Amino acid sequence: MQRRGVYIMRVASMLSGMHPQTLRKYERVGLLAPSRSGMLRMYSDEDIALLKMIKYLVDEVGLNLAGVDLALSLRSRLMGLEREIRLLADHHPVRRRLAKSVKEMLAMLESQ
Amino acid sequence: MQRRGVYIMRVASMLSGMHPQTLRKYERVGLLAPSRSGMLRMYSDEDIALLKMIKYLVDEVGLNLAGVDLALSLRSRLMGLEREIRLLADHHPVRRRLAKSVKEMLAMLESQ
DNA sequence: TTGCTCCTCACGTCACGTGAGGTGGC
DNA sequence: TTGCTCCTCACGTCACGTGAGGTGGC
Repeated sequence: MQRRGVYIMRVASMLSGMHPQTLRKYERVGLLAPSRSGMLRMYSDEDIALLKMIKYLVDEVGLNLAGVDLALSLRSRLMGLEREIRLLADHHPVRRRLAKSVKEMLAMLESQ
Repeated sequence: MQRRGVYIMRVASMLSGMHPQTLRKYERVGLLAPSRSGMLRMYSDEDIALLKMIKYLVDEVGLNLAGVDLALSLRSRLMGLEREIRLLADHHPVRRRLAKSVKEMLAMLESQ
């Protein structure tokens, strides 16, 4: 995925299915930080993916923005935990179970 | 802690610092299930502890009830993960780090 | 009887999404 | 100029907490 900003706001709005004002609001409360080209916001594919995740958490899970913030923090920590578990010996008897638990928790924060 | 219900609603309301109607609402949406003595709700010490945790998540973290529901689910899964990590050999090099990560995540869902 | 419970209905408040209105620079 | 952006202000809607009102059984 592109890391650099490539989409102008109108395109980001279409791709994410969110109102432009909603994008500005999410930025104001600190949920995402698109890069800028001069005054204009530029959204990367990563930003779009994040917006879709937020949309899922709000529309489907029913979280408010405080909940989204918590869910995103926990998600990034769970992904860190996933990496740490991979450091265990390949066939360690507990590794599989730990990995499965973490995967299930991540699934609670993601669509499908 | 007592598992059985011991407190009548007015007492549970005082102990948890929540309005009686709020307690009924939380029960209606499935956040807790106090036992009954006839028609009357009976709240255990566990129920009170749960109510205090919900109050913290709502008042301090700012979650709505969907967020509380998610937080409580994740919390119980994290506590399960904590138990699984204890199954690792006492001085396993990764164990400490895993335990620390989980503890930090739990701290995000609890007061202080 | 008294003080509690039970329930439902309804209001006030706040978070949130969206719209409008006026601006300026590719 | 056109179509976009920028911003702020304000409204509508919904979730949520709380209050009132009428009930019934320890």
